[in-house]
Amino acid sequence: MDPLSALQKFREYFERYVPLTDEEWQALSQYLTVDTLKKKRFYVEAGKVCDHIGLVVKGAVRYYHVKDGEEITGYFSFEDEMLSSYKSFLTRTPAANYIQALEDSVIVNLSHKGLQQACMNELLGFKMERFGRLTAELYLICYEERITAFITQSPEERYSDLLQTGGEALYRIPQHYIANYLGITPVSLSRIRRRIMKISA
Amino acid sequence: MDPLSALQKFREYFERYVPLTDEEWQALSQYLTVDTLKKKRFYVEAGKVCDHIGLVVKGAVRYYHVKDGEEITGYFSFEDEMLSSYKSFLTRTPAANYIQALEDSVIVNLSHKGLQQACMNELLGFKMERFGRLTAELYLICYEERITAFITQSPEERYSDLLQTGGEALYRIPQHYIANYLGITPVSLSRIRRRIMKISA
DNA sequence: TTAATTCCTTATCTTTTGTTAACGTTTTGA
DNA sequence: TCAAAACGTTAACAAAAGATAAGGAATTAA
Repeated sequence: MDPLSALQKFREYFERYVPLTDEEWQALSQYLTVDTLKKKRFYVEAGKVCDHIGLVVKGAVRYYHVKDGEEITGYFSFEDEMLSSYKSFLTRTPAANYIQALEDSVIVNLSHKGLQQACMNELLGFKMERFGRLTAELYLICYEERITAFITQSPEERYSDLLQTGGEALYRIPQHYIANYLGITPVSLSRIRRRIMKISA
Repeated sequence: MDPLSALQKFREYFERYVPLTDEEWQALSQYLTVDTLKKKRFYVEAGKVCDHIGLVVKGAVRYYHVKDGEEITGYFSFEDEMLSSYKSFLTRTPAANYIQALEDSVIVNLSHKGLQQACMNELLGFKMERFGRLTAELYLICYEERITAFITQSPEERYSDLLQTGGEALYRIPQHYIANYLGITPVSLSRIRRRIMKISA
């Protein structure tokens, strides 16, 4: 993917929330970089400050924690989704998690410094604030729903729902990552899958 | 609590994130109302659109879902914390949960319409956007940590952590609400408590 | 291409959790 | 003030989940 169409994808994403004039886009794009992330390479590593926020233009990444030497996958970002270790990025503290490319990926990045400058830019400031708010709100709603699922639903119900809403991306992801995402072990997910098979068969 | 000092508390909260001139505060306060919420009364009810966002100036509320006729408590807001059924407020769709006063409470409210007007106000717009962004980011971080806890920790670990970070507010809340919050049953929490007692005894 | 690794499933056993019910205590509300 | 309701704990049993290990299929990497 060439850098220009990657940037164009970022513009389209941004304008879904906040429309821009060509002049504003010109100003904003100055702060953006287009980077490639080879499979298995890290976007962020635990212990380091996440210095950028990005848009996945191509590919996919997974978020994971390491506990007792085990990797525990917490989230994914696919094409056309933002990615960052938000807490680290927002608070400038070391990240608690890794973000690793699941496939060769292309990411349009905005550094923390670039964001600050864009926010202070006379032309862009207001729109950047607005985009930031809308982005945070979007993820707030996602997280709220996920917490609700943990509290009100059984693992089996959570998996059934995921099957319905998850789309084709589910089939590109190893089961044990999905198990982690649901808060259960891979063995347990395998049993749930068998139970569901039997019912629907 | 008199309305004036309630408003003053809102201003203090707001200014922790975005400082205001007296003139700006004057403009903002026009959009605020000070309401009392008697114990057991509802701030929001499931099925209705949550039309406001508020600051708990005195008292406490709990968030809960109803599933299979059972109440499942998902969250709390105490003094000096914001409250709203965010998804409902932000998307103007019916809320999935109830928010009920645990004690007689005083809440400073900003209606959806009021917020819109404040955002379009020449003087305030930028600062309202910024406050909105910072508020959403704050909760984003909270939610992120809570999800991480569900994925990486056992119920017992989650409860132990809660005991350390929760503060005195924990002792004002019925155990079975806390059990729901942790994603387990009250019976299970009681057993965890006994295990912890024995270890620390 | 082949060897090594990863992945998913299955089985067994243990631990934890859920469910239901009972009991005494505390709180609530009429 | 007094009856009813709500609360926390415990017990007994059932159901589900975790841990560990083994086996075969698929994927990966040299």
